[in-house]
Amino acid sequence: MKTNNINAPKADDSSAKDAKNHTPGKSSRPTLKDIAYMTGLGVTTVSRALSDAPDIGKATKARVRLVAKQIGYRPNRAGVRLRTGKTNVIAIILNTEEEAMGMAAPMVAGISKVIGNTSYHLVVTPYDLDQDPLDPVRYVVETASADGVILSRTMPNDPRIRYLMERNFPFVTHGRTDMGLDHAYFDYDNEAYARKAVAILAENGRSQIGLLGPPDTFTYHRHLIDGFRSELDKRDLLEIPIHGVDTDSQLNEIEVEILRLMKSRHRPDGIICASAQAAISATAAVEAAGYKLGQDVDIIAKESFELLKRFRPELIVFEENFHAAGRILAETILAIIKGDKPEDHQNLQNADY
Amino acid sequence: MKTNNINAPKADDSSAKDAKNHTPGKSSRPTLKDIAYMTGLGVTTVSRALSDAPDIGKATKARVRLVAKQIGYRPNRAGVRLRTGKTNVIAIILNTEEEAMGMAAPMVAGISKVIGNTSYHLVVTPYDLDQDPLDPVRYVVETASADGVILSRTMPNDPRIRYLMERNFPFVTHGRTDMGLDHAYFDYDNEAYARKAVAILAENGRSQIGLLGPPDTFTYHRHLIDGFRSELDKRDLLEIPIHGVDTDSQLNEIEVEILRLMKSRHRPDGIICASAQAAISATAAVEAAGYKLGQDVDIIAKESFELLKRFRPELIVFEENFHAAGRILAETILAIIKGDKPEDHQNLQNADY
DNA sequence: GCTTAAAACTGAAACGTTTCAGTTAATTCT
DNA sequence: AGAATTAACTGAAACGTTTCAGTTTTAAGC
Repeated sequence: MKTNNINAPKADDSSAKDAKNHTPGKSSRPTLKDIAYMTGLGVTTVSRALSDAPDIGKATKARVRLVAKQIGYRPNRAGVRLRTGKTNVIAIILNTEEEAMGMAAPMVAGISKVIGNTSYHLVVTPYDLDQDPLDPVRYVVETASADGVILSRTMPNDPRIRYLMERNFPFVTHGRTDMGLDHAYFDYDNEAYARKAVAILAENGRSQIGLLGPPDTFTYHRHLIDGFRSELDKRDLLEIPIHGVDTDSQLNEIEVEILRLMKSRHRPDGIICASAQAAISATAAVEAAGYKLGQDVDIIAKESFELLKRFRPELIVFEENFHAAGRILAETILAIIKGDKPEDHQNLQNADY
Repeated sequence: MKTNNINAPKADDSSAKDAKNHTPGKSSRPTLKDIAYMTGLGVTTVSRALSDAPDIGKATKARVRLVAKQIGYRPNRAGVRLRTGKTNVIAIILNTEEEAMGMAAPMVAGISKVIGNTSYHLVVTPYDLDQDPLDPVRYVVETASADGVILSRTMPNDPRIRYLMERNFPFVTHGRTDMGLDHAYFDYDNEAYARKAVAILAENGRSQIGLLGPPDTFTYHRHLIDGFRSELDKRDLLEIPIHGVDTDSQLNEIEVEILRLMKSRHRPDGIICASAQAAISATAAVEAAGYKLGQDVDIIAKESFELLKRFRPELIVFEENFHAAGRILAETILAIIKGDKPEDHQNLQNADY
């Protein structure tokens, strides 16, 4: 039944142009060829009409668009991608260890929200902690599997950023770098967070303060330290160093370390945490040591959901809105892909109490 | 400089077959044509060699594979997809507000872990709560943008499942349906969870028990209720109905409702929660009403992450491992795509205390 | 009335892959 | 030795799109 036109279209006297060589009844989804057949136009014209090219008549455009809508035409992504190289994909590169996923979830939600209204798809490109973080980036670039990339866990001297900039591949980072290179980023103002946190603790009469930050490989580790120390110095308060654990540590490791600290001679009376999970562990440790939150010790943290306040009303909590971060990251990467200058997309979210 | 061979290859006396019409110095990534050129073979042969077809010589296969590896050949996904229709994509359809609510995060991590070692990509297809949940499914199917789909928030009579089965499009659900249709799923045994939870409460001497479950649109709402009621009946305990809020409610709504309940004449002395967030709100409410957890009231919950025990050691918590769920869902969808029978992939994770 | 220009449209080629339908060369059978 | 079989390889077409380089038609210029 299927009229396969394998025969040479050379010596065929097919009746007029509108017949062409088209098999109308195809059951699969509509293509440009179908629209061309139905409108009696050439497939070039249809393509150009749909992309609103200037050399197609107004009436024709309208007609083509009507037919396209009627039959539910959707451009074939593979066709477009093969021809143009444009993937209509943005890749988010995620560390998939569970510890790190806490903040990724609302971020992905935010990103999705934005690109849901575009022609873009979001693909999650995972990597393990024991893998070179450059691997997934290389993969995306080498296989050209996305038009743009979103990165997190940014480091002061980040080979991924250098790699991407050298090949000028569109990207945004969640977090800044310190390489003297201008790129698009979105970051939470951790320096301000640390400063404000110290100030609040000081106002509460605290004077021996510990900072439970991220691994020192990340840029915002420095930001936190800087804000922390400068405010500490300004107020002549004492830093109680917290060693060996960070926000990437297992929760019970954190608990053990803070417990040890609380039992030592120089226990802190204030702890600033860089993540909600860390704050929970810290709280557990403080209480395990027999101290009372809000009385003997204050703990400050930031989080994306309103959980901590329910956890312990005595906690002092800032909001770091990852959903908003995701939205901005998405808007940014779209803009960069469209050709915007990266230096026009450097955003800092201020740290609000 | 670029030797564009636009000229007809007709009247060209190019030296021997191995020359063909190939521009070797291309800067972009290697294709089959490049390998063909380098090995002196035809592109058909190279293609078949790489896919280990039976009609290619052993030696040739080895040679082709060597060259391919050397030059870092990666098949062009768009080419494959256009030709074969295979996308090498699996789509996960996520409600983006639920996403923000946490269970999706470890699940995505689990899925990623599995498909990270395959040629598949994971694309996140979002939808809003006010949208028809069928929309994103239709989108994926109509645009053939994935080879398989992972669904959650499964309903007893789920139009999405009917839609997918009618078109026999590969899919797995997180959660079961009740339509008399056999499809692949992974589910947590919520019925057992509820039963065991009641049993534990009974052993603790509790006798008036509330269940804070998911919206009644979801299948597992019934599972929970069934397990809950049957065990309640068996032990002749009293159900305290919890109305108007569920695990999808805003946390403070839950808090308000539980608070109201705790202040009423028939307050529960045991509460079973279907999610960690709900348990946190419930706890906050119980305490706000002036009761002591583990003394006046027991709260039971399940979670993926070990937070609740730190939140309140008095909480009774089951583990529902979403990371494992993600891994199994991924393995399942891959198997289904490969052609496995759906009825061989129906998994129930048992509810462990 | 002739040339020019502009407007509207179009065929063919190309992107990288797989598959159909062969072709060539080597081997086996009789 | 010739026919038949098998093993190994291959050109061309096709998937759906965009773009290059025209072509045709109509209008304008003088």
